[in-house]
Amino acid sequence: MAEKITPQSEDFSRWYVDVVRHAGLADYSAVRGCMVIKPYGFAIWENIRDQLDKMIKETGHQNAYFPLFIPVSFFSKEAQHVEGFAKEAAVVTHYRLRLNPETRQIEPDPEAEQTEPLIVRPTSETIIWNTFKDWIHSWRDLPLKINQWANVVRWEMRPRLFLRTAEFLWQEGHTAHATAEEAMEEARLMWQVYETLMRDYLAIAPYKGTKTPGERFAGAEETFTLEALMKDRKALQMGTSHFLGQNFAKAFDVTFTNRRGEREYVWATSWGVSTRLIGALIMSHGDDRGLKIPPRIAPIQVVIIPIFKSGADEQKVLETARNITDQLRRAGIRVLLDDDNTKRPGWKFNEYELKGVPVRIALGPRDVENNVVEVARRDTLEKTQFPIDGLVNRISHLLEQLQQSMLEENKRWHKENTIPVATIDELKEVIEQKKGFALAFWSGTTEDEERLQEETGATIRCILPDDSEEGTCIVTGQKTRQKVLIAMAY
RNA sequence: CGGGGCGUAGCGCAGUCCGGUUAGCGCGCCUGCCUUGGGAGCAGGAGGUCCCCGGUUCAAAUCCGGGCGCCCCGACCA
Repeated sequence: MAEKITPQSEDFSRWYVDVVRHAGLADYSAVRGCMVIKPYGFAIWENIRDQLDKMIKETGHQNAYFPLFIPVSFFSKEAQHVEGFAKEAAVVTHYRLRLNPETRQIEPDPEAEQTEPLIVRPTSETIIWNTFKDWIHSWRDLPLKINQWANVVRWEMRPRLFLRTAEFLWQEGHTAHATAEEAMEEARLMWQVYETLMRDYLAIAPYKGTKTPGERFAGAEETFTLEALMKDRKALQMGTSHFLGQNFAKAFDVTFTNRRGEREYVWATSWGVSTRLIGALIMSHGDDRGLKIPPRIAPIQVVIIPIFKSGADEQKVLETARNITDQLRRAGIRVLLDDDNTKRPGWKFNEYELKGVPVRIALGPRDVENNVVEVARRDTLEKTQFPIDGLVNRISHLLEQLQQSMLEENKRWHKENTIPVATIDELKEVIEQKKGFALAFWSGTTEDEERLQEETGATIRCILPDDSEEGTCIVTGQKTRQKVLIAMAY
């Protein structure tokens, strides 16, 4: 009776850590704020990554790789940008160690100090724009659409597995365009790509909106965001796509000659999602038994658990199990036959539920006799019997059905926990009682926003694109068409 | 970066206040038997710089001083 996880209702943070660790996704490491992503967790990331990579390439982008280290001088060129990241930058000041003859300690060699310190990239805009300067000269070089898969470092003061760690994995897209319109279109397109990834693969239906000036990416003129509500009713920013205007082009002097022979600054975008998506996945779908992974990104889609008493039945049951495994595998289903004889079936049932495997097939002597298997789905925990004849088709359909119903469940969750509010008092009630997203009309200033956060702890997660109706702003009392979502956030 | 807590076997902890046999317990691990339709049972076994450095003492996991590390709660962030 080991591996017990804390119920969500008792302590959601502990539930989260218990699930991450017991399901074998990740562990704390010897380095403060850094985690080890374990094989099962990394397999989820690989599935997300492979899918997104395909989508990035289908929309005309190419992968490339830029340095981990960035000279401080590059970094300081865009004022907003430095301000945004300086507080959490890791700095490389030496390029050699030595053994101190007196203390017998290994220490940075004072003789080997960098003439110019390097920072470890918190994001790559600066090194990339410094490079784009050399790549872009003519309108014929545009658009330039580059993506990189990389690790980045942001020295977080309060780390949390997958959600905030000092080092994390992500993809960052960086593009250059001849016109503002085209760059804006690009930023919106990738926003859409992210939404597709989240809905169709992660089975999460986040809100799409834009960030207020105060919440925007450092250096952006517009930030498009995807905001989802976790099961503790706190909001999580799942991904962002930025229209950067000409800020980086001006900072790095990136110009092109247009068709009329005039020099112009290029227009830029950047966009990224990270291993944080795994955190979103865990907290969007998980329950007290552990993870629920949607089939399209599940490392194991189907687990087969044979049940038998040693001896007579063993051969028959295993043979049938292997046969089914082969059939499913040939149909392209990621299937695991767990014939480990040192673990008992009950233990395995719990283990694979904890790991969020969407479908479990159990078969024992009785089933083999009757030519059926027991099929259990992880999302609803329903058990049914399927005949072995035509099993592959039924399982394929079940996986697809499970994928859809997880998405529907998540849509319902968002709908149920989005509460319209007309006054500050109503807003406070929603926040204090942890009801989720408060939906409000808003025409306040950045100062109003800051005061809101001080008073309630909540922030404006995004401005919704819908401006179809007019209402009264909850802080200014003015008429406005702008609606925002307000929530406590990660 | 502020506040709190914790460092004792792979993991979770007791023992520390009030110094004194061979430092315990649960889980896990190893061997064997037995079991297998929802985290089995029995028997035997291995496993410890008690976070580090210094001090007090006949004697330190325990008392004193200093250091290090990590976790949790708040402000900042993907």
